[in-house]
Amino acid sequence: MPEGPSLYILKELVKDFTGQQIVRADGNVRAIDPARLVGQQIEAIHTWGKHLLIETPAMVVRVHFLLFGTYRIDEGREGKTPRLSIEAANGHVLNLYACQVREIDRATYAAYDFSADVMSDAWDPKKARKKLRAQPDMLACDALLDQDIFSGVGNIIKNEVLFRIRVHPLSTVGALPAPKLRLLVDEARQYSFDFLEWKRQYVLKQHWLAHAKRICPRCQIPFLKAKLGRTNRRSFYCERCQKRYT
DNA sequence: AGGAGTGTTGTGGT
DNA sequence: CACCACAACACTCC
Repeated sequence: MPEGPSLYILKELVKDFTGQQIVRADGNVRAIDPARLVGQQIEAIHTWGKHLLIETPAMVVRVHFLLFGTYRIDEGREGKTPRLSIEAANGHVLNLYACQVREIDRATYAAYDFSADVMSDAWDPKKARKKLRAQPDMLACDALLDQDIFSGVGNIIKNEVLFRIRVHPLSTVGALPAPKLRLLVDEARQYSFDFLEWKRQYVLKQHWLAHAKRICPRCQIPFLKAKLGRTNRRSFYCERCQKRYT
């Protein structure tokens, strides 16, 4: 579930909840009292990267699906209790499972910077490049996973982007030639929208060129697989095709 | 059956 | 204080 494009799909699916009154809210959530949502009107539902934000007059709820979170709309999962279940006055039901639910304060809500969200209309590649230039020692594999720079990018997108632009995950951001840095930023968004379309068609996995792959599709030599960087996440990469800039 | 993984946060040590 | 390593959380699939 977790990467940005999946949240984008969810945002579309919950459009009908906006403006609705919440007539029931419950679940096994501990961090908030769902009863506080009952009677509230849903003023807006936004996504920011991997966050789902539900705004009501009384509280703003932030949902993060982490690694295992799922959702169902207008149905439940057999034998599973939702973390949070919300029923709207129009009869639609949003069930959220195995996710992290938090209340955020108004100031935090107001401070969300949508120009950092690769899926957002407000996405600002220039700002992203500026943030990258400010951290020249950062590794390319860590940079793509930095949610303050590329909100919504996850490990799959990371691996696919680096393969597409032929950059080794251990390259430092500061060593990338300007056109490569630009490409990194542009492909982070472009691949995210490709991901979105493939996800919609249920053909995402078959389009992976690097992630979880064993052989480089360009030169046929084995991929290297290693947990790299500060983030220590799986990287799949080709030592021949992907240049290491240092 | 055990382990790994589309993710993040908190804690405790150096 | 900065940086780290690691645990915790929670679920499905191989």
